Amino acid sequence: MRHSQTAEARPYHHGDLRRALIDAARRVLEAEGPSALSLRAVAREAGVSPAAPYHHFKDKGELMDAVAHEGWDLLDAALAAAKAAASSSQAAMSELGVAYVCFARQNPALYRVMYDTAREREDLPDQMRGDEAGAYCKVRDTLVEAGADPANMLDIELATTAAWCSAHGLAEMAGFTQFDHLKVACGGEVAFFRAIFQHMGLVPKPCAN
Amino acid sequence: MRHSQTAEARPYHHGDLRRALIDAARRVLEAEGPSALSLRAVAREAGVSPAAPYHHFKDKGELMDAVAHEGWDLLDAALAAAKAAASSSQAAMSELGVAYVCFARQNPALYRVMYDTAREREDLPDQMRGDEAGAYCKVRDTLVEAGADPANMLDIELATTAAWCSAHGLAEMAGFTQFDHLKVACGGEVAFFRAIFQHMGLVPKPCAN
DNA sequence: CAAGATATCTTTACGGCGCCAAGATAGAGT
DNA sequence: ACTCTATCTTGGCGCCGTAAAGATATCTTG
Repeated sequence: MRHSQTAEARPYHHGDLRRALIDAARRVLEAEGPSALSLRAVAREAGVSPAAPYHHFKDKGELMDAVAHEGWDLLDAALAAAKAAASSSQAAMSELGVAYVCFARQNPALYRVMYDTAREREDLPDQMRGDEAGAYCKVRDTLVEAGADPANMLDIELATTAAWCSAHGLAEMAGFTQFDHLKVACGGEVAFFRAIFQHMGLVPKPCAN
Repeated sequence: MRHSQTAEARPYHHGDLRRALIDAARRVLEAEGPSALSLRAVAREAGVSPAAPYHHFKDKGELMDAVAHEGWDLLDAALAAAKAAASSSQAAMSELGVAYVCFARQNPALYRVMYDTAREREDLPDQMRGDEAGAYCKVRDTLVEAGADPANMLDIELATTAAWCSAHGLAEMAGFTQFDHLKVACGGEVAFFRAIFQHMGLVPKPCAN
């Protein structure tokens, strides 16, 4: 009898243990944080022996890569939704920034894994920098649509990088309680994000609030 | 016979093992990177048993705190030097940013430990946010000297936070090989940093280059 | 200076970790 | 039906952080 699993690419005994392990990792990550994300804990959560994951991932790092990969996909989707919802090309940059930081705040552990794995290989994953899709290109294209000179490629790349760095920096700092009083003064966390982005030169100062 | 050590606050057997452990940790950190920075490795490097550190630090985290504390001191000194060397108040902001990112690039493992411990306690250390000294206040004061309205405290704090986030974001991204071609196009890494900072709205666009 | 108090360091041990090798098992291919 | 091979388990290695108990050297008190 066939296993009654997801139909496609079903392995032998478990029925796509690879998929189950990634899901288990996400569960552990959300429940216990990045420091508790051990290979053994993931195996435990998935209900298999500690050595079982090695038949689907070369080592712990490769499992993390897989988790991070899904994280980048989710971030990309969040940015796409934000861009689609923006009322104008000018507002789109601002919305992208807010969506980016909100994603990081709502998935802090996942966001951490994403950048930890990126740092280990000293680069953002290919999925981010592809010449066609990917979040990096989304930001770049949005900048052009907002009025950047498409002839000056260097300038556009620098502006895109500057925007990404700014958003990442804010995302990492946003959790620090030191800035709580600023969030209150701005009238909420998202308003705080907008205020910070307006102080960064990336946004053409569109809507107040 | 007294031990022939640093004279002040000399403990019993080793002669300031606490100090020796912090130094050993910095050595391990530089030689092997953050992932190799185990308490046992530090004890080994210092030439003591694995349990010896527990008489000077509550746990591994407290050792890391001490290492990070020294890191923040070093960063503060680097920023102070950059500010002192700046030719004008306007240029000072730019120089602070460059000095910040250069520090992170030259001490990547230490910089990592600094923010890892900060994230664990969900705040930057007190030494950064003191109302008198500390790097945060240095940036804030430099902003005022560069022309920010000292009456609008909220705005100044937001601008300071924005500047800090931008610099931190760039510091974390600067190591990614994805941006190598931009460094080349800008004529060097520091020039790349300056170009990015000019795209961030923090610098009053003073000197080109 | 003698002797007890105290701080420092070592030894030993526990459970958890990443990972590897050898064995068991169950689906796939013939 | 039989073999092959991918999958999973068991057991074990050397690390890790940390706690408890014993050894040792310094400080303190008389």
